[in-house]
Amino acid sequence: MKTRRVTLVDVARLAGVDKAIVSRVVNADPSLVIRPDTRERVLEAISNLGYRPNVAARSLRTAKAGTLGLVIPDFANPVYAEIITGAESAALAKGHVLVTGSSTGAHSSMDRYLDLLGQGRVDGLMLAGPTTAAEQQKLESLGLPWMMVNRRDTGEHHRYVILDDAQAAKLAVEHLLELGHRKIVHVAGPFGADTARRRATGYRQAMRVPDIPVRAEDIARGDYTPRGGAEAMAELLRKGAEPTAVFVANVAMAVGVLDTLRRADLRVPEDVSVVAVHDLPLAEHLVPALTTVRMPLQDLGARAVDLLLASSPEDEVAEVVRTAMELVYRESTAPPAAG
Amino acid sequence: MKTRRVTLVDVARLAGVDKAIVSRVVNADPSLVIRPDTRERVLEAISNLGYRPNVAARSLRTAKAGTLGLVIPDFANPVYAEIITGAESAALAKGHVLVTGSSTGAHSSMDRYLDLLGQGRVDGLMLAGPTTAAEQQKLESLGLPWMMVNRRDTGEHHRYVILDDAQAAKLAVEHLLELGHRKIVHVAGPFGADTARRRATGYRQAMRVPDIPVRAEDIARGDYTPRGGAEAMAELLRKGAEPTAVFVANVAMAVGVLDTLRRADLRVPEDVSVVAVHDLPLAEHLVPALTTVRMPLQDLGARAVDLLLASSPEDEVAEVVRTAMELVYRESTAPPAAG
DNA sequence: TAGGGTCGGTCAAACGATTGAACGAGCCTA
DNA sequence: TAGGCTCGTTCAATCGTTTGACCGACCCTA
Repeated sequence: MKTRRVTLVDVARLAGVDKAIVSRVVNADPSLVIRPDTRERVLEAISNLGYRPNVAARSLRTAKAGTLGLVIPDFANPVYAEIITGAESAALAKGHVLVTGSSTGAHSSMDRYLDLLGQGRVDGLMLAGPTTAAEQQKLESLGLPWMMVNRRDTGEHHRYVILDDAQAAKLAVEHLLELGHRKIVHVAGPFGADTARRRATGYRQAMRVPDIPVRAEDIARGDYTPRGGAEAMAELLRKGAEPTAVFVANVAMAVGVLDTLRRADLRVPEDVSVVAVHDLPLAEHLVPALTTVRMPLQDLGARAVDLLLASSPEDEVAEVVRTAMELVYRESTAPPAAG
Repeated sequence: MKTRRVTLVDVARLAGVDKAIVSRVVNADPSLVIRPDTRERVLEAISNLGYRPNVAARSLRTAKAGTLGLVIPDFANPVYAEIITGAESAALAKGHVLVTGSSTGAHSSMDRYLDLLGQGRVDGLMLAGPTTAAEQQKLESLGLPWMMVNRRDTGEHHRYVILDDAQAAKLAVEHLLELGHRKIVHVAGPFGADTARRRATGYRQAMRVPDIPVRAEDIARGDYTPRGGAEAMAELLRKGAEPTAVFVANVAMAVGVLDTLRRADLRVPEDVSVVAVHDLPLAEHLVPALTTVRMPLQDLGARAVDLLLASSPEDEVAEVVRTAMELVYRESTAPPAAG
C-alpha cells in the first residue's frame, strides 16, 4: 500500500485548476486574483488529499531553507537551555525551524557541523559559547548571516548579541551593599569569557559608588564550574580576606562556593552572604536557597533570532539586550552579623 | 560582491567533465569507474571552488532529508539533555542532522511541529515525553517512521524504546537492603508515567526477595517535581511510616524529599537514607550528595536513532535498552542507625 | 466597433543534484 | 575485419515548487 506522496499536481487535478493557482493559494500570494468558489475548491482538495508542501522542493526553488542553526557547547548546561527556549520560540513565531547542535559531543564539533550543514540547510547560524577565530573565518566564507550569542566576537566585523552583564553584577553588589555589607569579595569567571570580564567590571563599578577599595586579593578567578568556584573561594579565604559577602559570577561556581564555606564552618548567610548571576532553576533548591540576579536569557535567544533573520551576511550587528533584570532574594543573603 | 553559489555544473566545467561524474565522485558511487587523474581533477576543482552540495536539491531528488526530528517537553530538564546528546551523536555518526524541538514553549506544540515539519523536512521523528493518542494518530498519517523514547506508546502497533526502569529500581533498593535497611519506603512518580510504574514495580520486586511486605502506606506518589517529592515525603511521614530509607523515583523529587526530611529534623543519612533514579549532574552537589542509579540515557537516545533509521513506518519496534546500569554511592545512604 | 482594462486564470522555465541508460573508443578474439 | 567486451564518460529525465510572462473572455467607453 505504497501511497505516493501528494503533490501540487494532484491537488490541482482534483480542484480542476493549474498547479500555479494551488501554489499561490497555499502561499497566500497577494498578487493572486481568484474567484471565491475556485479558492474554496482548492482548499477542499488540499484538505481532502492531506496535501503538505514539500520542503525540499520549496527550498530549492526559493533558496531559503526555513531553518536556523544554533550551536551550543553542551545541552546539559541549563544556561543554554534558556537560550534555546527563547530562540526556538522566536524562530517558530517567524515560521522557522531551529536546529540546535552541540559542539562538544563525541561526534560533533564546529567543523563537523559546518560540513553537515552544507549549502542550503540553514538560513543563518548562531553560535553560543566559545569560538575560535578560524571558525569565524570559516563562517564568513559560508555566505550565511551568523551571529555570536552571549559572547562578543573578536575581529573588526561585529556580529553579536549579548546581555548587560555589568548591570547584573551591579544589581547583585548593590543588594549586598544595601544589606550593609562592605567587605564584599568576588569569585570571577574565567579570563577567556567576556561575560566574566563584564561581570567583574560591574562589581568594581558598584563598589566604587560607596568608595570601597577593591584590592587584588578581593577577586579570585574560577572556570565557571562548581570545582572552580570551590577553589576560588578557598583561595580568597586563604589570602586572609575576611569577607562578609561574596558575589559569584555564575551559579555553577556558587555551588562550589557554598561547599567551601560549609567546610570552613562559615554559615550562610549568618557569617557570609552569597549572591550569584544568573537565576537557574537549581538555585532555589540549593541549601541555603541562593539569592541571584535573573538575566533575560530567553530574550537573548529570541532577539538573536530576530536580528539574524533581519540581517545580511555583510551587515554589522552589535546589540546589548537590556530587558529588565531582577534580583531574586532568597536565603543566602542577609545583613552582616553585628560587630 | 554577490558571488553566486557554487554548483555541480561549475565544478564540472572547471574539471572539464560532465556534472554526472562530479556527483558520483562526491557520493563515492561504487558503480563509478574513473581514471585516477580525472578523479584528481574533480577533487581539486571541488576544493578550489569550495563546492558544497545543495541539500535541498539533493533531498528533492532522493526524497531523503538527512534529518531526524526529536520532540521533547522541555529543554530545561536535564534528563532530556542526556537523551538529546546521545541522539545527536548517533545521528551525526550516520550523517544525519538532528532537529530538536520542545512541545511546551509559547509557540510550540506537537501540532505546530507536525505542521512545520511538512513533507520532507525530516526522515523520522522521535517523541520523548507524553503524547496523546490523537497525536500518535496524526503521526501515523505522516507516513514517516516515528518512535516513542523513554515511554511505551499505547495502541496495538508498537514503536518505542525504553530503559529497564525496574532494574534501576532494583539496584537502588538492593543497595539499601545490603546496607541493612528494612523499613524502605518509596516516593513514586506520577501514575501517568510508565517509567514511574516500572520503577514502582522494581521496588516491589526487590522487596519481595527478603520477603519484606510492602504496605499501601509505604508508597506515596509525586509528580516528578521537587514540590511533588516534598509533599509525597511529608505524606509518608504523616502516615506514621518510620522509614530508615527512601527510594525516590527521580532526582527532582529527591530534592524535595531532602527538603522535607530537613524540615522534619531528620538527618540524611544518619536517620534516613535516600537513593534516587537517575544520576543527574545536580545529584553530586546536593547536600548531602545524593546516591543514585545511573541509567544509560545517552544510549537510549542513540539507540532510538539507530532503530529509527533502520525501520519503515509499518515496522513494529519495541526495545528495552539494557546497557549496564550503575549505582553511584555518595553521601545520602548509609547503614541504618543501630537500634 | 475598435481599443483598453480588469478578471481569472494557464504556461513553462527555472532551482541543483541524482541516476539509469546510452555511447564512443580502444582492445581482444575468432 | 567484424563483432563483442570493457572502460570512462556523457545524456537527459526527474524530483515538486515558485513565479514572471502571457492569454482569453468579458465589460466598458469613446
